[in-house]
Amino acid sequence: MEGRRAEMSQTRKGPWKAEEDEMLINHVKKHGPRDWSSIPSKGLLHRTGKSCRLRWVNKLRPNLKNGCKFTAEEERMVIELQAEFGNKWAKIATYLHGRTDNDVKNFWSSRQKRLARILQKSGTPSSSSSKLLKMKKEIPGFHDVPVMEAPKLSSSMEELSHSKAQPCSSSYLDNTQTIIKVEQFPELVSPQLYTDANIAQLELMSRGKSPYAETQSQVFFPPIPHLTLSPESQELLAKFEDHYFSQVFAPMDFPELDSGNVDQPFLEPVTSSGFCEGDNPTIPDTFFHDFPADTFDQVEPFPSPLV
DNA sequence: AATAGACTCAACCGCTTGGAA
DNA sequence: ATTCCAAGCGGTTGAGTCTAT
Repeated sequence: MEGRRAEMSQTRKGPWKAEEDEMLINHVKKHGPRDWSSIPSKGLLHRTGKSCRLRWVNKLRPNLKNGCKFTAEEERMVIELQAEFGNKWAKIATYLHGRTDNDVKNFWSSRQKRLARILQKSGTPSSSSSKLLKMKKEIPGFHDVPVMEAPKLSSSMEELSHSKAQPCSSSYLDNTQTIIKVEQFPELVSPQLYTDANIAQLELMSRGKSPYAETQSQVFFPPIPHLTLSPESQELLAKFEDHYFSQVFAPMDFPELDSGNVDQPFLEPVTSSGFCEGDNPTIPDTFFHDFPADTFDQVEPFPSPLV
């Protein structure tokens, strides 16, 4: 009790120092990613076990995509998985290589904040909306967006799978798509998926041009501009068009991503190491026994094969 | 160049869960 | 069956960075 009180009193908080990281890595090398509470009790670090675990999970664990933005495909997956599982960030993160629950959570909440801010502008017309102007600059063909009916999307993946959602190409996504689920707009079909371009539409609405005055079931998607895709992208996209919505959880064959295990479902949780079992059979469960400390500083984003 | 607002990310807090005693 | 504790999880916050004006 006294010892614990003493531990608490000298517990450090705030940003981690390189030496602390090193100590933690050494601990994991020796004991594996467990016994977190023994770290402060042994006097190895003046951090709570909780804090040590968090540091390991979010920053020091191998194969993390530190400092690398979510790809369009990752964004799509987060959207889909959030619709399926709700705010189960840890669960969602198991489907994304090298992403932690914290990453997913941060990604999601930043998008929500952004949308909320835009929606908040409703009633406060700003004819020179910088975002809108930016959008017009960035999205070819954004001007004079014609109206088209968006699918009603529900939280059910099954219903989603039958929707005729306009597929977004990779390159289009790369430039513009940040998808946001609108929860603050209950009069809309809910939950609804929004791209940045849709957000721009919301800005238009906030300037008094609400299409919802006429119908509540329409959402306005900007047309996908004409695109020139690489053959690889086209092939991949075609597969998404064919299968993504209808067979999200069904077995799927991606030869270019395949590492031999064709029976893996497309969206399959990755294992705790960040790789699926088939990825690298040379990595044992105790992979952390022999890596150099700087391994974690230079983890390259790997392609996102989910199998 | 200065400033404000937006955005990202690391880390903390409090609650829940699950296993051992 | 109950209690205790470590681990896990989701929500939140605040510092640092970026971007637009």
